[in-house]
Amino acid sequence: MTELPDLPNVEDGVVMRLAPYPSGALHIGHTRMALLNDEYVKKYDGKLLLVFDDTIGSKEKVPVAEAYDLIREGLDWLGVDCHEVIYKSDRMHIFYEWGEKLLKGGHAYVCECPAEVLRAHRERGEECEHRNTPVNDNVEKWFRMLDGYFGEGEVVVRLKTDMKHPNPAFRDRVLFRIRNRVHPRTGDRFKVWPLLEFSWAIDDHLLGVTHILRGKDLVIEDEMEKYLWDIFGLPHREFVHYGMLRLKEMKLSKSKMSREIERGVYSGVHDPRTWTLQSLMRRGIDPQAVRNFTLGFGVSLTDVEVAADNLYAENRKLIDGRANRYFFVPDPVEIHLAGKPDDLDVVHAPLHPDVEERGTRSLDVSRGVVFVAKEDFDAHAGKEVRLKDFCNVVLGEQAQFKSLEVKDISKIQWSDAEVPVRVVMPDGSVLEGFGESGLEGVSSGEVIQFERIGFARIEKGVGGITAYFAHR
RNA sequence: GCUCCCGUAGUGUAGUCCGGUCAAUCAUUCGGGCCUUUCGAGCCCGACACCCGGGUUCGAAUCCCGGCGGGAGCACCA
Repeated sequence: MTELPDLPNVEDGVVMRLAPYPSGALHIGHTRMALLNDEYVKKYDGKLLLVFDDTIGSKEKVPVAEAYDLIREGLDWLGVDCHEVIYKSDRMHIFYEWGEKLLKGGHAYVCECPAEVLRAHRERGEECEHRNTPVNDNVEKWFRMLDGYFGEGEVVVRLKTDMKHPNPAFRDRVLFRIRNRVHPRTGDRFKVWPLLEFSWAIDDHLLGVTHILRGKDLVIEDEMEKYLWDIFGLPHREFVHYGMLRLKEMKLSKSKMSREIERGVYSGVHDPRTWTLQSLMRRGIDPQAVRNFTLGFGVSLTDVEVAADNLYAENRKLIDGRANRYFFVPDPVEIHLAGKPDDLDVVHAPLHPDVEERGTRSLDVSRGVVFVAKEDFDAHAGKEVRLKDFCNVVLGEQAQFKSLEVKDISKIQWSDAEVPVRVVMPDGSVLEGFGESGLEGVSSGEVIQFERIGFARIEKGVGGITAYFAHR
């Protein structure tokens, strides 16, 4: 793996922060944010802060109580070492204090324009009448905001940048707004909530963050933070950006994904179609594979849209050696074997073809009954095939034993038992079939390979064996 | 439309800052072969790329200008 490019100005140590928004579990697209931070902090022996960016945001983006734990679970699984956990929602008094300073310094104003008017002004580069409100009046309005005098959407605090700024996105940004919704941690205690650019300008300074790593969707926030630092006379920090990461097979947006979970279309946060870290764990993807996969993209600003095959290839390198092999036959067809040697009751097949020392598993053929997949049955009925690791037969519901020696003919997998197994595929579909008796010895959580089908992680529960398919 | 960013093979990526050692790296994918009691792994071979046009230079993937293409932002989201 190529090493990450050096960070600038690391002489006085490195402090970085992860700032997830607790609206749901982290998914594969968030690993760039998490792992790049973690790698850099490890590279420079620095400190990593986990800061939940849990201000109340837009209507579509709502902080939810369960998300905090889901995020931490995902980060732990990834092996991200957070040295401290901080909640933005605990720091509201700090933002209020600094907001007040800004208003008292005449750098911001309370604007009562409706959102649409504000936007129209921004587009045309026009100032509104609130921009020139005297400082004392602004401060007075600010306290009334904090006292709950205003309703949602009625007023905002805006930074005075320049309504003629060439970048329309930069024109008198909103810094605080009113939200009447209940917060999962602070309830209804706060009505005035800061926007990201303001809270971070203050916290990146107060928390001693030295390097800010963020997606390129947040580049404008760099300028806002610098602008605010200059007003307060604070030293600048370093910014590093990376492009967006998405998988080709991940077609749904994050919000659509949560909606589908709510509607019951997806089974939950573990559903493979969500691509959450939880779903990857469940499938037996090794967190190191995720790390190798993600870090391979470096820190470039180009957006990455990559096939999951690349992730699977990384995972295969790690798990192929340790995954034991078993047979699974989807859509099973019962086969009665005629002519089998009477003294052949048990067949031994290697647990791993490349690691003989690991031993074998035993398949019981004393009944002369085995199961093969319908697909194999249809493809080979009437022909001689080899039941892998067992014998050669002429395939049919009444099959004829031919010989034991290994011949150069098609090999198919088979099962000696009727162990019901459900294999949940990445697209959410389910294969049902029988697994071999050896599966009884597999422990829940173990990653195995169903020969000729692929790698999967086994879960055993009251409903029997469920295998979550990882990849081929 | 405005602001900013990016543009190396099917997909990603190294190299671009500090021009030659790049007839361009590695991974993945695909095709072929070997091996193999898996359509897995391993080994070998092969396929495909510097967005286009000018300029600077003895020499440009690398520097400059102009196009074109893509992305992000222009939210009282993060």
